[in-house]
Amino acid sequence: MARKTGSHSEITGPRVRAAALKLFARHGFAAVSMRQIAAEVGVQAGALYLYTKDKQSLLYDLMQAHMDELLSAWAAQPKADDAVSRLEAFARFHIQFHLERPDAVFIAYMELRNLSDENFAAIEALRRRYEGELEAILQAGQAEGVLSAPDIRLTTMALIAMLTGVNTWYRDGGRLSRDAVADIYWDMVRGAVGA
Amino acid sequence: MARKTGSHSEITGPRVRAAALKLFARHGFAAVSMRQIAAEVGVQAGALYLYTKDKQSLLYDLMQAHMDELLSAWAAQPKADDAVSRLEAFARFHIQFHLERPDAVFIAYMELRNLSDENFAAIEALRRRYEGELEAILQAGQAEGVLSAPDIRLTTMALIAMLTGVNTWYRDGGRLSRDAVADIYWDMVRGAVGA
DNA sequence: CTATGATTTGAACGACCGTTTAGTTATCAA
DNA sequence: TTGATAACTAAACGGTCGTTCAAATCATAG
Repeated sequence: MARKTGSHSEITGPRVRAAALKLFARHGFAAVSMRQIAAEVGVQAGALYLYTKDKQSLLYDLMQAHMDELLSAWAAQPKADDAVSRLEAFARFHIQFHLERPDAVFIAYMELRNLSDENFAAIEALRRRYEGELEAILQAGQAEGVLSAPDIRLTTMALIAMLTGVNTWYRDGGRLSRDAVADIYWDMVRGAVGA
Repeated sequence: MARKTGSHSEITGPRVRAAALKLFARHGFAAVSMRQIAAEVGVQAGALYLYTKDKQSLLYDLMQAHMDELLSAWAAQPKADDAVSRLEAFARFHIQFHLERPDAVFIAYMELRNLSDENFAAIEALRRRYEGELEAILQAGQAEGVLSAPDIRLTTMALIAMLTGVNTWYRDGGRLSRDAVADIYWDMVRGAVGA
């Protein structure tokens, strides 16, 4: 056997990435074999190498795409004039974006250690850029005198950790809607910085 | 060669657990081989099986010990009368305890998916117990009318995520002491629940 | 000093790993 | 309809995996 009927790289390519995303999120990068990914796609292991240089690149590409999407989605948000409104927008955006793609988020936070040194540096830089967005808001709020953050970096990390944590417990169809969850988190964020 | 001079199970046993803790935290359970752990201990792979039934038990034992220590350390804390003081004690305890043992914390949060079903259930129960401690404090505070938490479970998860996040960025010898960090986190916790 | 048990080695087991390659079949433009 | 090329299989590569076990050496009680 060889090429299968109806096979096209524009179809198989995305399916490879989707399968890898799903399996990496469920079992972890190191615990998932190329053969498992191939089986999920419905293909033999060798065929994967038409779509990725190697396993490491597959992980990196997923993370890269996720971080790019995160940054560009935030950049596309409307920018309010005052810091408190921008902080609210950030909180709501962060929660909505993360709830939308739990697998990618999970991988981006858990598989950093499985990246090669160069790949890690690249992803880390993107993450820092995102954190910088929140930092800038807090800095502005401090300057405006509308919130208090004794240590901007600490507050940034604390708020991001709190917000990202929503993915560890929230499930659709539970007692709270996504909007209700975002409302409560925003209240907590506001309280935490005294705004 | 066979038995080495000066070999004793009371020495090698702890060294096996210490090596596993360190390597699992650095590279992840699935990415670490029994031979790597053995090399860290200075022993051949086969010798590890005098100290653990298998690799899975090694992971489980580490997690179990960590969760037991967490729960008993919290239980040993003095209990204040009012909810706000108990909340402050919890926040400070959580940060101090987690900063003290970053490797164990990291494993306990990251390697849950590598546990067998039964082992996962056991660890999850312990984690729930710990979360229940914070939940009870929030519940009491709500009853006392000294804080506001629209959804106790959400607030519990949000606060724990925020506090645990300290391990992702804090390093000893930086610009803030552990106590200073705890002070700021406690201020944020208090603000987040409007206390 | 001896004998018993504790501790470890070294080799081996079958299974699975990521990756490469030659060969085969489907697609599609001309 | 043909020929080129895209997509895939099947098999194989050397290596590593977790785990077991007989044999060897050390510690120690009597």
